[in-house]
Amino acid sequence: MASGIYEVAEKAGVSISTVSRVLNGKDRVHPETRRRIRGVIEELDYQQSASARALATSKHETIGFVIPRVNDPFFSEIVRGVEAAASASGYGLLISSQPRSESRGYIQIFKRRFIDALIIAGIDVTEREVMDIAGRNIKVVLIQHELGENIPSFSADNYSGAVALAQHLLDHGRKRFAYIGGTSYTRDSSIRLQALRDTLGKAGLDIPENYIVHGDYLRGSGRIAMHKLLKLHPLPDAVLAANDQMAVDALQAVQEKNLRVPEDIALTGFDDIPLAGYLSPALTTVRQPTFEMGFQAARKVLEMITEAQCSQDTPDTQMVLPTELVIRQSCGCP
Amino acid sequence: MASGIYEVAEKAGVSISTVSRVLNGKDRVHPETRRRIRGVIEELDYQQSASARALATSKHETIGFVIPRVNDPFFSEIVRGVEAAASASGYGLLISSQPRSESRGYIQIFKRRFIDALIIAGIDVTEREVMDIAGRNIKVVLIQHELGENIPSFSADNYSGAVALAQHLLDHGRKRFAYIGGTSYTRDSSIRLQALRDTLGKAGLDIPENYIVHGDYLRGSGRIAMHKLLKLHPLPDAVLAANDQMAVDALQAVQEKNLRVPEDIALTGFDDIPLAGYLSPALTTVRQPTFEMGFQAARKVLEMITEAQCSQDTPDTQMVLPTELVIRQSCGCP
DNA sequence: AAAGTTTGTAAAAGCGCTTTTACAACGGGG
DNA sequence: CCCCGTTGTAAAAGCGCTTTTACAAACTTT
Repeated sequence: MASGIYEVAEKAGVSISTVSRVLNGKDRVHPETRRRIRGVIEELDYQQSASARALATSKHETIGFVIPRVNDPFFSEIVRGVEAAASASGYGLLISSQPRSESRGYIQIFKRRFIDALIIAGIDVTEREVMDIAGRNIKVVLIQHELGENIPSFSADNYSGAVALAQHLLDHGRKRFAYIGGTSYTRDSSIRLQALRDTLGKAGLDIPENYIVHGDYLRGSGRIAMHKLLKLHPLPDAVLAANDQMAVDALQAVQEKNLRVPEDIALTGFDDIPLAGYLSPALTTVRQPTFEMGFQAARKVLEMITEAQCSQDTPDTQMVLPTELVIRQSCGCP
Repeated sequence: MASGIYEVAEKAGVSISTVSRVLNGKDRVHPETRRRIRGVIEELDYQQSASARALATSKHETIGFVIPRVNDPFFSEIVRGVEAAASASGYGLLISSQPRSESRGYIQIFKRRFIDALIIAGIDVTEREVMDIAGRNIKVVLIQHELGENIPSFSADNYSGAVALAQHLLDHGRKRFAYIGGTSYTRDSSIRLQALRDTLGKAGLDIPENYIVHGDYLRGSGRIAMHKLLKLHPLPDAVLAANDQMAVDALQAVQEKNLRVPEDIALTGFDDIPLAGYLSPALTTVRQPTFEMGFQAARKVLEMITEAQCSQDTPDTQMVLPTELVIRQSCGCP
């Protein structure tokens, strides 16, 4: 059933090298012969063996991609971007979705897989780990994480986004801020908190330690975090959550206590996942260019792969894509 | 940097076949030699070449997966299931997310990629196409689509789910039903409509042609569909949407016209995506075992791969997993 | 102690391609 | 009409592994 290059060659009455040449679009083959071979390939429905080809050329036309959760609306949009860019170039996408804690092992596994490049999103890898992979001639690009200058990365401008959010809330006259962070060790969450602090500081305000609580970015954790905040006296009048999912849960927690958003407490998220716009009140948040990050990161690795072949050095990139304040109702706007 | 099996063999003072034997956990190698080789492998941080191995064994330890949209909450949950099962067995996952119209070409591409099996979800492939792939010794399993008995598939029990939904709405005393379908040619949507018709029929009711409109399952299409329904006289008092996303949009459309759900119009979805529970009113819908379908489908292909090696025939499976009516407020329940 | 059995390892033949090298056949300029 | 540059194709050498075969060494068995 599955025919190889030998059958094609035989049926066309040429040697396998000629078949190989037409497969790879090389010249030095008679147009007539080329046509004949094409016909035989069609007829036999011959498909090249990807592994044999990869072994011979050491090109795999596949990029690896590691993320914490495929089914998270934030990450799945990044996946879409990566997928779009990859498949547009005829590249395959090998995905591993592993909780941050286990992702190290999987990055390890990727080292031996069929990939030319690896995109790592939302995982705090170390420079050493990246170098280890890059040393195996696998191009690496990071999403939503930054390392040394020689490692390309694509991130959203978390700091500015959080500043815009905080400022907007200040403009609404809010004074007592609280923050629901992600897992405390994640960089994103810390940056956003720092932005909040800086902005409040400029307005002569402060955010007390006990007004900072931590969830884990996942469904359900925002509710628990908000319950803690609701026990505080005085109650905060503005709560910023480190992502939309936690904000959504926090909203439910507030409403269960018969408090009103935004009248009693303004509440904001981060990411602008689809859900944010459907809530009542609709969630004011910061849009992250998720698709863009994925798309551009994939374009970048693709570029690195092809440029490596011409052995030119790619100028390394550390892109910070703009975020955008998305004003809806949960901040107090009409 | 990247060392091969030859370096390992040389450094350990053995032949490459011995190294190969310890790599593959075969016996016939002295425990002491084994330990020494293990040490050298560690020391050199040697990683097998996946393509060389795949070429030699014609096993790739990778499964391909085709879906219409990775970022769709419904499908991304299936992805998670597939990923979980695959990575638990050390298998990689090669994903292609293509609109249904283009997925054919990508299935074609998969034929030559590094895969042992292919899972196709939410795409109406033909038996011929499946056989074509299977003929290349790639195991195929379908999700949310059924074909002949010899092709394993995992689907949700759409019919029963839709019946339960319709019956529940009848129990609420609703009489004038409308249906917002998916793209008219998709099987799921037709099955659900048929279930609705059958159930109404038993109650002596009917659903007129003009109370059936079609969206495309995607964001935004439910709004347009609902606007059409809202021009009808008399207005329907129960609208079933073929998926949650369209129901969500429909809800907005209704509320924009200052009508109330569920008082004026009961509205239901299908799938039970996370968003459904967060709306107000929260959406009554039918839960589909998405993670389960993905997980079980992946388990099945994995099983097929290993059983093929023992050349036992796998009893073919056409699993229909149960769906579950999820009653919230949009149907009229308190 | 001779013959058979097991055990540890090496050598060699692929796996299905790409790519380099070699070499005919052909055509045009001197 | 001979030489040389093209052009089309074949032959052969890998790519980095696995696996089969062969064989020496060590250990049983009688």
